[in-house]
Amino acid sequence: MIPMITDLPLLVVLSGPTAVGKTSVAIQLAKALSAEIISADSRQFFREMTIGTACPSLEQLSSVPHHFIQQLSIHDNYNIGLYEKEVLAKLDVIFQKSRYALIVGGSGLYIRAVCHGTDLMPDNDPTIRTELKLLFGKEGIQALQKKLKVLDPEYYEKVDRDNPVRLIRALEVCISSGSAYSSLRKNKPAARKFRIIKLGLTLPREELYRRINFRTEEMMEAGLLDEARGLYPLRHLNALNTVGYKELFQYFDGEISLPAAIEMIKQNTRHYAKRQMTWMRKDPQIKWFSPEQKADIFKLIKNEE
RNA sequence: GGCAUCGUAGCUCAGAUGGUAGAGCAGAGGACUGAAAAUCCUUGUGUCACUGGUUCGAUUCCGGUCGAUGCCA
Repeated sequence: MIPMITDLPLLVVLSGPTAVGKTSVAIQLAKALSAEIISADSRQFFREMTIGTACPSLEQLSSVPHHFIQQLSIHDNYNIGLYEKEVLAKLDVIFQKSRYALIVGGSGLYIRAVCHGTDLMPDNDPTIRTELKLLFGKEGIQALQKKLKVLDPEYYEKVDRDNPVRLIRALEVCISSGSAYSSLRKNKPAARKFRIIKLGLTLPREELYRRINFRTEEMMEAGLLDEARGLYPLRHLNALNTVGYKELFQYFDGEISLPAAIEMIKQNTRHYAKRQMTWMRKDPQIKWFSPEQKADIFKLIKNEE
C-alpha cells in the first residue's frame, strides 16, 4: 500500500540570520517535539572553532541530541555534496525514532542541499583547483574568463564573471567531468522521504544589529582572542576565512588595533546577516516569525499533521 | 587675546584659476549548486558652516560671524 502523504515524517527547517536567536528556539522546539537537531551552520562543523561561531553551550548540546556540530576538523575538506549525503543518512536514522527532525542554521546553501538537493557533480580533484588558483594569481580573472568561454559558453553568459570563486568552480567541474558545468546543472528538486516545513526567524534590522554588537562583545569576554591566537598559525585554511577570526588575525599582523578589529567583526557580521536575509527572502516557502513567537511556531507545526 | 590652518554626503577626505560637486568606507538592494560566516555585483543632491560684498552668476574670490585644531602670548 502506498503511504498517505501524512505518513511521511516531517523535517522542520529553522533558519534566519546570525544572532537572531535560532539556537534557543530550536532547543525548545526540539524538546516539545522530541526531535533531534541537525546543524546547518557551516562553521559550527569545526571543533577548533567554538566561541567565534557561537556554538551552542555544553548544556544546550546535552539537553537535546545534536548532529553536525564540531564533527570536523578545520583541516578536513568538506562541501555541500558530502553534507547532503550525510544528513540524509542521519535523517533516516532519526526518523526511525521520531516523527520529527529539526534542521537549524544560517547556511542557506547547506539547507538548500538537504531540502532541494544538489546535482551530482564529479568529485573534485584538488590539483585542478590549485592549478586554476595559480592561473588566477598569475594572469588574473581574464584568464579564467577566457577558459570558461571555451569550455562552457552557456555558463559564461550567465555567471558573474568578476567572481573568481564561481569561475574556478565551473572550470574545475568542466575539466574533471569533461562536460560543460551548465549541462550538469539540472536544478530539479530531489525526491525526499519526508515532508518539509520551513520556518524563518527574523527581527527588525536595528534590533538584529544590536544583538550582533552585543554578541560580539560577549564572544570577546568569553575568550575569542585566545581562541583566535591559537588558530593564527593555521589562518590559511579555508575554515578560518571566517568572521570573528580573520579580523583578529589582522590585529595579530599589526595591521589594525584591537578595538578596530572588534568593530570590524561587528560590521562584517552585519554584512553577513544581510547576505543571509537576501538569500532567505528569495524562498517563498519560508514562514517568518519573531524569536518570541514560539507558541505560534509550535502551533503551525502541529497543524501540519 | 594674537597669528595660522581648516569647516564639502552618516564618517574620512578630493575638487573646481567663479558656471550649484566626487571618491573610499558606512548604509541600502541584489546574485550565488561541492570555498557559502566564502565570493561577487549595483547604488552617492549634499542649504559645499553662517552672513554680507564683488559678479550676469559664488560652494569656489573678498570681509565679518560662529565652530574646530595648532602655535604664540
